[in-house]
Amino acid sequence: MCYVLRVRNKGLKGRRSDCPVNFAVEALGDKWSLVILRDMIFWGKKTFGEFLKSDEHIATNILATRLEYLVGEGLISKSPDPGDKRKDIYRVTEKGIALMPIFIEMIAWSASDSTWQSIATGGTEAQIKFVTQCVTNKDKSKLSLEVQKTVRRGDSVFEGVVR
Amino acid sequence: MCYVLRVRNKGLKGRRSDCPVNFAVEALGDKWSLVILRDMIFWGKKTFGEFLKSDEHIATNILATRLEYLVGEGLISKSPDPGDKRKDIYRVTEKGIALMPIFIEMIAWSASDSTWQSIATGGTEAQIKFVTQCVTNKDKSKLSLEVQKTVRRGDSVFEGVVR
DNA sequence: TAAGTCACTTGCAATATGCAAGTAAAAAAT
DNA sequence: ATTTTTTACTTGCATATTGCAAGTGACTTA
Repeated sequence: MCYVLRVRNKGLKGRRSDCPVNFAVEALGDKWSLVILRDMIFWGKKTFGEFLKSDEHIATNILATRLEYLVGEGLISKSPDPGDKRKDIYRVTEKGIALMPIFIEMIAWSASDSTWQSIATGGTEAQIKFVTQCVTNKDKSKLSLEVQKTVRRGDSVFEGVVR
Repeated sequence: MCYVLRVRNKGLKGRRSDCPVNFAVEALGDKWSLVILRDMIFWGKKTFGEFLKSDEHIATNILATRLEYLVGEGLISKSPDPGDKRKDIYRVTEKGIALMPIFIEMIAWSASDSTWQSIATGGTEAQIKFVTQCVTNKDKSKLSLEVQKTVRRGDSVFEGVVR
């Protein structure tokens, strides 16, 4: 970060501005953070190896740095797997769980887009039902609260992890 | 894009997957697109020069490529200024206006975050009121619809552009 | 007609992302 | 007990994106 920026950023803790939109963009505006959190919230993924298996094919070095970043941001936590000393268990924190309304609105926006509709291949019944709820539900806060409860008790929206 | 990816992406139009979360991440997951759209929706900015004046200090070349990208994605439109042949007028399209619920939830998430609270400097009364509504309003769809109506008639949430 | 304004472009440096191959520790198989 | 496999990474290098600073040409204003 250059000198001018450091001076300008006094009190902003390295941020470009104090705008709440910009704050979210700086925290989440990369190509992987939300995809990893999606895997945790919707697919119950918890370990490095499970994250590697997503459709988007993240590289191992990128995954390592992104997980470290998300832990640092307080969006997820990392703890050793008691049953297997090679593994670590990553869990979504309350700060991460609080992203649920954003996920729901992102899903609603994509699902309403004709380009997405043209590439979407249907998915499971549960997936279709959830996406439909994101688009059509009047009270989305209710849907959000349901999912947050699910995640808090250690479950995920679509349960089982794809192997 | 490598060979393997091109083969894997058959039918996905260059996307990494057909997941709606990933679709939104690929479309909006960079450091500038949402900031530019924010300037249009909230501050009524319409020209290249106005976008340059944001707190986040975007570089001219980045702004040029991002505007071109957003036009290509159909999120904004570009048309010549009838009164000044040097200028172009950028306007938010319906696809861009449809992002409003995402903006509201991002604002709500940031405003609820202790780190953001520690860097936030208050802002105008209108700003504080809007952020409060994002956080506390039960029916956020109503707030969203209001803002969308405002943008559609060519106005913006906080009206005047900062000069 | 000269001096600004405006929306860019260009060149180059820094950072982020991506691929492929490796490594050490632990677990599982033999 | 030893080998093989699994797991979570790291390392080296290539490419892509972002960022700064200095132009440039079309147009407007004084």
